Amino acid sequence: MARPASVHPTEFELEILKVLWESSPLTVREIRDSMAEAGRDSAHTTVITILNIMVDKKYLKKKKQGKGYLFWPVVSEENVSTKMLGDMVNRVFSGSAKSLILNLLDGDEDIDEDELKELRKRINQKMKEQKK
Amino acid sequence: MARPASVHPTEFELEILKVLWESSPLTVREIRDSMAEAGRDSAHTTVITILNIMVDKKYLKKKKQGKGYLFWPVVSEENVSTKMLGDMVNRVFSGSAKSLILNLLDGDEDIDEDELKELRKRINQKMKEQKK
DNA sequence: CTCGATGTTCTAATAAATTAGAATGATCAC
DNA sequence: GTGATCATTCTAATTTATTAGAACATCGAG
Repeated sequence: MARPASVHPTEFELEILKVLWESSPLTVREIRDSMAEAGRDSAHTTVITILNIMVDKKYLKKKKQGKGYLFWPVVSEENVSTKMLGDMVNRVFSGSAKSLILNLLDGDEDIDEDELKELRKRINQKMKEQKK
Repeated sequence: MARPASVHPTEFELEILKVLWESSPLTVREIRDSMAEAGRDSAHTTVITILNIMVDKKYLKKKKQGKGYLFWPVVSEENVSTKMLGDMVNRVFSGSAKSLILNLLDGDEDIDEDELKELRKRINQKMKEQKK
């Protein structure tokens, strides 16, 4: 018994998912080129290896088309993000969503005023929802 | 060139840090027992191995005391949390803190009303700060 | 001083994650 | 149909992360 497989997409897998959430289905070459543009320049076969692992893990599906295959995601960005975030809340912030949010707000990076307004609005809304 | 070392504490390392942020300095045995209580029951030597790796990585320092050593953290919880969270904002939410926060607020888990008030207050405060 | 208890260091095995070349297979042009 | 081209599969090497036993060190009790 050594290390268990990650319950979340790995680094490489996440980058591939982001490409495919943006646009899909895509060929291996298209995925590879898109990642290269984003700064991760891997060998064609490396990308294929990871893609097939991802099919095994049920993150993707593939279908033969012409010479090669087309790949597309069968997990949603919403779903993966929420799971990864929930995990971080638990592991890093001891389950407190509030602490996590405060940590972000206390950072020195500015957040757009419109965005802050939107957040405030959403908070008010949630307070109403729970007021019963 | 295979896989680069994680820039953040690993799973095991984070659990050790949480114990030591709670109370330190501690002996290996104390750390081991505390983790066992929290559900991670590892061999004594396993814990030592990770502790020494963490000293190498400058997460901890150690000092001889009696037969064994005492360990304590030299990185703050605040600092590690902020870095890990910042990384998640970038990797998972494409740099948008707002998206991340909305994801949390849209989840179906309730957030305490007092906590929501506190968040709203902090948002208002931040808006003032940036209003110049 | 020697034994037992307790502690660490050394060593190394295992599994996941990452990487990619060699071998192989399919398709299109002519 | 045959060669060139483009694709995938097979294989395997490397590194991190995790795990822990065997060997060795130290200290207190008697």
